[in-house]
Amino acid sequence: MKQELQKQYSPSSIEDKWYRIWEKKGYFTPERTPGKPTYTIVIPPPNITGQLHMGHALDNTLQDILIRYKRMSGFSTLWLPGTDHASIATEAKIVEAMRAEGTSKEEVGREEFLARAWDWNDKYGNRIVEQLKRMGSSCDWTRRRFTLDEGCSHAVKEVFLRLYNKGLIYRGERIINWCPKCLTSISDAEVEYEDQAGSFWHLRYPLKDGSGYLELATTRPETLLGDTAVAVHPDDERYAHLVGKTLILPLVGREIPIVADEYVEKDFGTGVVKITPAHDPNDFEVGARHGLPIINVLTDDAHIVDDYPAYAGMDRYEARKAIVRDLEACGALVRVEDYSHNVGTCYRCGTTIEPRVSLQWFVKMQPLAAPAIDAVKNGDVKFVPERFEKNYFHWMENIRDWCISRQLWWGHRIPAFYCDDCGELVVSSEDTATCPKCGAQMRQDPDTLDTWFSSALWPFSTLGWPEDTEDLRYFYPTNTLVTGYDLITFWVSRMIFSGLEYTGKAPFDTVLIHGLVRDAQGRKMSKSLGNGIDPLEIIDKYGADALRFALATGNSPGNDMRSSDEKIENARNFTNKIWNAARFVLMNLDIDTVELPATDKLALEDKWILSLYNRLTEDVRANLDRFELGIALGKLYDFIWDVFCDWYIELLKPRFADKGSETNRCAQNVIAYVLSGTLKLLHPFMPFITEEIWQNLPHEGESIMISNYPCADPAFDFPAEEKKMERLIAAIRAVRNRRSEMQIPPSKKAQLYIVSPYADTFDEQTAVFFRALAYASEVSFCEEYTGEDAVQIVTDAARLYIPLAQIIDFEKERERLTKERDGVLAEIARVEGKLANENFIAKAPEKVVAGEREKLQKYRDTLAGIEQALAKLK
RNA sequence: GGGAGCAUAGCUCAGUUGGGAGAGCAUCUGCCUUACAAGCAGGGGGUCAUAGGUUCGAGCCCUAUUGUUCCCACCA
Repeated sequence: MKQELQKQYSPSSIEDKWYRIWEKKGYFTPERTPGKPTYTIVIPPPNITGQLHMGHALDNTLQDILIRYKRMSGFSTLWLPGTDHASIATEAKIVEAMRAEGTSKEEVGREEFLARAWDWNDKYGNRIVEQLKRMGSSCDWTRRRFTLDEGCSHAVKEVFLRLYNKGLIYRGERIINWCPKCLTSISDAEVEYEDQAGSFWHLRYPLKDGSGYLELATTRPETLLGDTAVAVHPDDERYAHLVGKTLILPLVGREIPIVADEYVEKDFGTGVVKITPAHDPNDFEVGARHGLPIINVLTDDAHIVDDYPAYAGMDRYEARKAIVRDLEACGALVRVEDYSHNVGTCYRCGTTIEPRVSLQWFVKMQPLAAPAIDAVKNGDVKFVPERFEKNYFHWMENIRDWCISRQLWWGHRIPAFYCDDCGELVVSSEDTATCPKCGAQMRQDPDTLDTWFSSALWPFSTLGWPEDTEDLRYFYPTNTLVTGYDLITFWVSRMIFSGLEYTGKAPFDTVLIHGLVRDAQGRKMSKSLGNGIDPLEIIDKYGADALRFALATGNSPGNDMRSSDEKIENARNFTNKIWNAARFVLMNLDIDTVELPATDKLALEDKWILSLYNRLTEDVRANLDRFELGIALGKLYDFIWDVFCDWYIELLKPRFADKGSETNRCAQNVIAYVLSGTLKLLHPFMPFITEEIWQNLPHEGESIMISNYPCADPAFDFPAEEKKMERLIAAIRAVRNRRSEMQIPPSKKAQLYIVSPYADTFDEQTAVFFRALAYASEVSFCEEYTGEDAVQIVTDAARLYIPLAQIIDFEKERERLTKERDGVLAEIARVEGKLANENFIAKAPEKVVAGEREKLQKYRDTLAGIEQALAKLK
């Protein structure tokens, strides 16, 4: 069982091994044990085009911590993985690849294109999965799903049908966001706005009756071709007399009316707006209110249509130049000013979107949003941190109908069929349809659904919905949904209303939100900046545990974090620290099983470490239950490094030197017990190293990942021993501190005399600590120190003397002690002031008051010690 | 225009229910002390952005201000 460990931790040699064993043993796959509590997370499915980046790494680290914690806490635990077909992103990549080959999707046709897309999925869909495995993610791969697989497709059709039959899905001609490069509609959420420098062209349109001109300004002169009116505010006295009159549209010669509409801001520009219903969402609304014609002047790829021969075939920017030139020539251009405005761009390709009137499918959102708002308001779904509920409410309360049709091929094809003969429309889950009216073969809608339409069903489509499967009954609703704040509107909100509408239940009870991982300068990681840190490189170099530690430590929900080399190196150093602590323990272990000795056999330091370990257990569990993963990990770090390594191991060294003794056996059992328990506490955060060490320690069971997560045990509460160790540690520190200040080299051991009223703390038993940790050659206890001149060290519990008369500078000593005394006096004054305050005594909790009294006593004891030390100097 | 976050040591950030300001890195001093130099022991360094308020008590709660980042809206 026991083997010699290497001096430096080498993750690469063990990570793959353990992951294979865990997966082979089936630890990731839960049993559906009736009556057992369940805990379920569905993974945010990564895109099949994706490569693991730091965002995935963070997201999956947090999920794996929760999953492993719950699994070890007795839950039937399912982490359900899968991938997303990511219609627009994947299609864009394939189109790009085809262009490089000199072909196009139109050329090869739909069938061939889809074959290529599936090939793509076969080739790259696994890549991200393999990368998630390298992180240690304990997903149940036997349940792996894909948003475009048979089951998910079935769910999508079912939902479409239900919503259509309920009248919540409709087809209509609306103005939508159009990407002229991807050649598809996109939803409002998929538009990103950015500030762009542009111009503001002031134009004048002549009145038909020749009585003058109306001046207006525009940022998009090329849309003039589609103007069907000019609008002013109804209360604007400047133009009141003109409302109802007719203008002649320059260059085009079309007669257009002047209308009055509240949408116009009187104080902006000239207070006159040209109205282009086909190419601006607001103008579209105005047009609808006034019954204006809609004139489309742009093609799919944003070129001017043939109706305007002077500009036909020009793209929108060429046309802009040409039209401005022509306007100037005919005197319609008044002036041009520089103007910076927000422009909508496609979130996938960055192309400026073109608002466009077109026939699309929509989901009516209002009826779906209302219950989804309630679910969060009444606490069925909680956001962590809570403030993100505001984002959610704001989005949901102002929601607009969701454009779900996409002019793409890679995705769920819209299950609607048209009869070209009689115009009949049928929505059906079958693959073909014949017209119920005239019996003709119907044509399926060529469009596919927004990729988020299937993602919205992910928490239940993956469990078998709409069938009433055992998995669905057992694991649904799921528990925690872990994702970044950037996905609240895209995904989280849609899952909530979908779950409520189709399953009658909220799909999860908690949404744990995390921030973005930024680079060391706080910039977003992006391909174009080239500042991305590749998590796989970090795993290769430092190990998955180090990466996970770096991401989880100091991470607080909802806040962005930075990733830097220092952070990762620190994480690596921590893994090495654990490794070496374990190495030390193993070197000193000759027991085969661990059994804690009876309480009365335990040494002071054993009770102390057990007491602190016990509190750690309680704290870590509490923090994990509250999703304070960073805090939990911080406590583990502090315990392992500062308590376990720096003190407990050091305190045990004398006992380990005493081979074969009873106290040695006792020490072995306690340290093995505490180390083993601490590894369990740490396992969800750092699964590989904890497994490797745990397997080398005496242990029961096959794997740490299926062992029980430690619980606090009231039997291990030893407050008296904690106090004693605190006094000893304070004294040891004080000696070290003094010696360091006086530049006494560690090699110069010295006699140490201790005067203390705490005879049960400073005694022959604990003298060894001063020899091992405070450079004492010999330790003597006395009622009062009466020897030669000595270095004097004062704590609240003891006075310690190091007789090194030859190196003492009495003047300096006096100065130091006086300074110390002043400091203590100030503290005493402060605490006395507090305790003299009747309000404080009356209103502060007893515990706090008692704490202050205790402090005061300690300060007074310290003061007394310092006074005596000063007296000795005279 | 609306909303939110952040502002704490030189740098990057934690700080749980309000109860004596913390970590890592950097820096300085001394140590290769038999697990670890990827380490050990010690030191220096902070008016917790500013101004008010609530409270016996505020880094934490409230109000305002400044700076900064983000989200939403889109005034052509």
